[in-house]
Amino acid sequence: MATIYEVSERAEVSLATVSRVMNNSARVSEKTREKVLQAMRDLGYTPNSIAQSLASNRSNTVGIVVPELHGPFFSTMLSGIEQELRAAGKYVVITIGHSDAEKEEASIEFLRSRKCDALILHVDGVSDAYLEKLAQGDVPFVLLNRQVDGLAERCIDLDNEMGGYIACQAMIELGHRHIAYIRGPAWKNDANARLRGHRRALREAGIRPDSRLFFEGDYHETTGATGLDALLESGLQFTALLCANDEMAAGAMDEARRKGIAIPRELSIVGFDNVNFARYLHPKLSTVDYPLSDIGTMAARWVLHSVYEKDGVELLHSFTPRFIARDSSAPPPAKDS
Amino acid sequence: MATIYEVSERAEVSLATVSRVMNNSARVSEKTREKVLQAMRDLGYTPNSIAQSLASNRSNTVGIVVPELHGPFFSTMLSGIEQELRAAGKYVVITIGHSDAEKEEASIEFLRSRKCDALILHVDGVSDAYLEKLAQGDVPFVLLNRQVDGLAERCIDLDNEMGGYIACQAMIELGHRHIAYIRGPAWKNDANARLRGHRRALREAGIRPDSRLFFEGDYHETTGATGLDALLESGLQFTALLCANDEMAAGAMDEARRKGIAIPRELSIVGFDNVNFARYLHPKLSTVDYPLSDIGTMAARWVLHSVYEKDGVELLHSFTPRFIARDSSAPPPAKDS
DNA sequence: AGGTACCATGTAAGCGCTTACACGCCTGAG
DNA sequence: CTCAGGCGTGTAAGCGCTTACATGGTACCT
Repeated sequence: MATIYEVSERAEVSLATVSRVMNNSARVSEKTREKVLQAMRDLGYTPNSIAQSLASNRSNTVGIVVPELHGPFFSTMLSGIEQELRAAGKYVVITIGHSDAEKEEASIEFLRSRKCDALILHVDGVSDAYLEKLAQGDVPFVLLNRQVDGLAERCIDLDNEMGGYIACQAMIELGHRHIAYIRGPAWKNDANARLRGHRRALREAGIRPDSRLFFEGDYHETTGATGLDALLESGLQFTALLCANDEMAAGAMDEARRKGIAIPRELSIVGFDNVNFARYLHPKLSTVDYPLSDIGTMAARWVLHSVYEKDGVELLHSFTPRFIARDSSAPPPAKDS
Repeated sequence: MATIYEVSERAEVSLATVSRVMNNSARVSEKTREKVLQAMRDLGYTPNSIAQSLASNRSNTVGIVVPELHGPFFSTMLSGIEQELRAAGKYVVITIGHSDAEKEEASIEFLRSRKCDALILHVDGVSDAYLEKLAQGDVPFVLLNRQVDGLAERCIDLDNEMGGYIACQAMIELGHRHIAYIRGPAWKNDANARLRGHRRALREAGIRPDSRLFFEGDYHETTGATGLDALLESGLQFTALLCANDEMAAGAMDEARRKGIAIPRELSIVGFDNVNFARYLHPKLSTVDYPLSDIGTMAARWVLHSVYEKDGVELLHSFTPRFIARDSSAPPPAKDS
C-alpha cells in the first residue's frame, strides 16, 4: 500500500504538503494541490488511518457499549447512531457489555485504549460513581437511557416514568380498575422508573396498588408467561395486564391464549417499547413507543456537536413517550366496568 | 495517560523489556517481569492500541459489513460474531453497506484503511468480480450468505436452495398441491436460491409451476400483504403460501386474517429464517431455521483460525436448513386434498 | 583458565502520519 | 528602491509502540 511518502515523491512536494491537501488544514496553491491529488489517484493511495490517529490523537471513531446485540431493541438504536455518524464521516466500534459491571468496564477500557474520540454508553452494570469518575477523564461520553445526577448534560433518555404512567392511565381511562403489572428487573433503572409511573397513575386514580398484582419479570418472553400464571394464581381478578416491555407482553399474550383467555375481550394486554414485532402480534399489541432510532440519532448528534464541533444541531435530552393504542387493549368486560 | 516509557522508568528497565512482558514475546526473568507488572499497576497503565497497531501492523480488530442493522436478522448474526471474537480478545468494527455497491465498497475501503486484520462481509451490492479482486489483496475476508466461484474457501452460508426445497416439500407431504410463493427480490442471491429450491420441490412432486402463483416481494412485511392480495386476485386456488422470509409471512398472515381466511385451516403459511419474532406470531409461524448465530460464530472462527492462527477450530462452510413445523401450517382442507 | 553458548536485557530504527516552526519569495506601501 | 508582511512549502520532531540487532553476564565444557 502506498504511503504519504511515495505520494510526496511522485508529486514532487514534501510530506507536509501532501498532508495539507488531505486534511485541508492549510492553504495550498491550486497547482500543487492538483499535482498531489493526481499523484494520489495514480497510486491508489489511501491514508493509513491508524497512523493518522497516532499522530493527530484523534481517531474519527466513536465507541459504543450496549447490553446486547440480538433482539430488536438495540439494533434499532445502533442503526440510528450509525447512520448519523456515518454521514459525518465517523465510524463506530461496537462492544457488548452484557449488563455486567466488569464486562462494561472492560469494554470502556478497550474503547479508550483504541482512542475513540467519544463514547456512547448504554450501560446498566456500572455504578453511578464509576460514571462520575469517568466523566472526570478526558474522553467525552453520552449516557443512553439512564439518568445520573450531575451528569444530566450527557444523559439522553426516554421519560420512562411517564411511559409507565401513560400506559396505566390509558387503561384507567378505558375503565379498568383491576390492573396487574409485570415489571422489569429490579436492578434496571428504566424498569424501576416505569414501575414508579405505573404506581403514580394508580394512585392518582384513587386505586390502591395491591402488591399481589405485581410480578417481577426479567424482560424476556418467558417471564411474561410465568408472570401471567403467577398473577392468575393469586386468585385476584384483573382486567388489564401491563408489561414493562413488549417481549414479556408477547409471552403473556401467548400464555393467555393457551389458557383460553380472550384478548382484549376478557383481558387487555399492553407492552412497552414498541419494538418492531409489536405490530406483528395478534392482536396487535398496544404499547408505549420508545423512539429508539431517534434516541440513537440524538446520541450521535451529541457527539458530533460536542466532540467534532459540528454545529447547527439541536440537542434534546429527554424524549417523551407516546401511548400507541392497538388491538390488544379495550374496555373491560361489562360486568366488571 | 501513562506511556510505556513511564512504565519502563519506574520499573528501571528498558522500553523493550516492558513491551516483552506485555506481549509475552520473549523470555523475561521472573524478577523483572514482576517489577514491570507492578509498575504498570502503580501507573494504571493501559497500552495505546493505536500505537501498537501502527508498530506491529496488526490491529486486533475485525471489520464487518452488513446490509443493515435494524431488524432481527443481522443483529443475531452480529451477536454470534462478537461473542466469539470478544472471547479471543479481538474487537469488531461494524459498518453498514445498505446493499448498495458504492456504499459497500466505501465501507470495505474504510475498514482496510483502519487496518482491520480481517473482514467479515455480508454484502449483496458488490459484484463477484469485485470480490475476486479483493481476494487478491492482502486483507483476508469471509463471505457470509453468498457463494462466489473460486472463493469457496471463504464462503460460509446456508444452503438456501435446500431451504426453499424442504419448505415446499413439507407442504407437499402434508398434501398440498396448489402452492403459492412470495419470493424475495430478484437481485438477491439468497432469494433466487430459495426460489430454485422451491421450484425443484414442485417439479419433483410432478407439480407444474404456474407463474401466476409467484409474486416478487422485497423481504419486507408490506409485500407479504400485497403479495397475498395479488395472488388471491389471480383467481387461482391455493392452499399453501410459502414466503421467502418471515417478515413477508407475517404481513401475509395479517392480511389473510383481515380477509377472513383461517390459518392454517384454509391456508397454510410458511416463512423462512426463523427470526426471533416467528414464535411470537399467532398462529406460531412454521418456517425454515436459519442458524444465524451459528453462522456468525463460524465466521468468527474462520477469522480466528486463518488470521490469528488459533487452531483446534472446526470450520463448516455450509449450513443445512431445517424445517420448523409450528402452527401456521397443516394439511389442506379436505375438499381439496 | 580460557572459550563457547545461551540467556536476559538494552539500543535504536522504524511504523505512517501531523504539525510547530523555519524559510524564501512576492507583493505593496512608504 | 527598500522593507514589512503574507503566503506557500519544506524541515524535522514527535505520537507510543515493536523488534532486529547488539551487548554483557553467567554457566558449562575442555
